[in-house]
Amino acid sequence: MKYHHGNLKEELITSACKICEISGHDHMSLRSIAKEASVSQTAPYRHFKTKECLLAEVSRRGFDELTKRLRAATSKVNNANAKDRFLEMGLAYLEFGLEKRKTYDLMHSPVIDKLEFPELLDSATGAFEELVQILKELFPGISEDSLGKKCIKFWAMMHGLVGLLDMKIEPETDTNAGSAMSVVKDDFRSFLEESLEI
Amino acid sequence: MKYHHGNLKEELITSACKICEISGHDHMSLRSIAKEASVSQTAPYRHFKTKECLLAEVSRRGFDELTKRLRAATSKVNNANAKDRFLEMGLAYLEFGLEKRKTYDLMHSPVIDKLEFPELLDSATGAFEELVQILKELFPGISEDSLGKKCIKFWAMMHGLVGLLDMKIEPETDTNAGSAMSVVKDDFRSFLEESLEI
DNA sequence: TGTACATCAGTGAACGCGCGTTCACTGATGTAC
DNA sequence: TGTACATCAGTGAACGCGCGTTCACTGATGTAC
Repeated sequence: MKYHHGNLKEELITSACKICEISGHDHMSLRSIAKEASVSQTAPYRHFKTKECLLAEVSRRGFDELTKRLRAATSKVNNANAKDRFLEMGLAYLEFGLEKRKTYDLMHSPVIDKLEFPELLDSATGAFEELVQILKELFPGISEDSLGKKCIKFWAMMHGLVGLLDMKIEPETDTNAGSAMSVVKDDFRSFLEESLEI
Repeated sequence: MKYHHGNLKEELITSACKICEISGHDHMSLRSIAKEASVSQTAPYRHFKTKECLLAEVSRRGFDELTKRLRAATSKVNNANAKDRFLEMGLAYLEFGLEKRKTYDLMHSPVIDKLEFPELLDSATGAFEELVQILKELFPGISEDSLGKKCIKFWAMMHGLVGLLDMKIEPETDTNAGSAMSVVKDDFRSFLEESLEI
C-alpha cells in the first residue's frame, strides 16, 4: 500500500457499495468504509465533502446498474414482441431489487435528497425512462396521460413487490402472505404475465 | 405532574407515535420520547424492556389503525357491490400510507423483527386479512392459489404507490414520474378502477 | 385509626460507545529553473 | 541532470455530540396488623 493510493476515490466507492449491501445504509459509517479501504478514517475527506456525498454516489451506481440491467433484459430478446420484452424487464427489475435489496433501499431512502445531487437524479430518471420506453411500445399511440398512469402503476407494482417479497412474515393461515409470496417468487414470469391481463 | 404518573406507559406510546410521525423512526430516541412525555430519560425502562419494544408497540398501533380504516372504508358502502368496496379499501390504504407516511415506514422497516413480537405480527396479519376478504368477494370461487397471487399483486401495487407517491423527484421531461404522480394523486379512484381492468 | 414496612415508579449521574468532522502534521509527487 | 519548493493526499489525535442502558437512590403508595 503506497502512501499515495492513486485510486482511492474509486476504492472508497466500491468499499461503500460493499458495506451498504452487507449492512444496510443505516449502518454505514464513514469510518467503516475507510477501514474497508484500508485507509485512515479522515482520508475520505480528500475526495468527498461529506458522508452524504459518498452515499449519493453509491445510490447513483445502484441506479446505473439497474438501468443497465433493464436495458440488457429487453435487448437480449430484441426480436421478440413488446410484451415479452416488457416481461423480461419486469423480471430484471425484481431480480435487481431482491439481489441488491439493501442498495435498493438506499436508492429509495429519503436520507439522500436527490434534488441536491443532480447526477443522482439523472441516473434515477434514466432507469425510469427504460420503463417508459417499453410501455410506449407495448401500447402504441397511447395518450401521454394514460402512459403516465401505466408507468406509475407498473413501477409501483414492481417497487411494491420488491418491498414485500423479502418481508419476514410467516402468518399461519392457508391463504397468507408467506405462502402467496413463495408462489410469486417461484414463478415471477407467469405472475407478471397475469398482471398484464388483470 | 405527580411523582407517580399513573398512565405513563400509555403516554410514552402516544409520545412515541407523535415523534415517529414527525421525525421518522430513525430519528426516534428514547430520550426524546421521554422528554416529550415530560419524564426522565430512564423512566421508560419501568415499562419497556428495551427501546425496540416501544417501537414495536408504535408499529402495532399503526397496523391496528390501518386495519380499522380498511374495515371502515368497506363498511361505509356496505350495500354496494364488491368492486366498489374494494375501491374504497384501496383509497383508504393509500390515504393512510400518505397521511402517516413515516409511521408506515416504521411498520415496514426491518429494524423491528416481527417474529420477535407476536402481537405485532397479529396486527400486521389482521390488516392483510382485510384485503384477502374483499378479494374473495370480488372473485368468488377463486382458487387459493390465484387468490394468493391477486392479494400479493394488489397489496404490492398499493405498497408501491405509497412508496412512490411522495418521492421527491421532479424530472424535466413531459412524460415523467413527477407529473404522472400528480395525475394519480389527483384521482386515486379512477386510477384504481383502471388498474382493475388492465 | 395509626403505624411499620414492602413494593412500586419515578430520579439524576454516570458509563461506554460510535459517530462525523476538524486540525495540525507529514510524506510523496511533480515542476520550474 | 540536480535541486528548491509548491502542492497534493495521506495520517493520528482530538472534539463534541447523542445515544441506549445501568445504577444507586428516593418519594409515593398500599397493605398487614
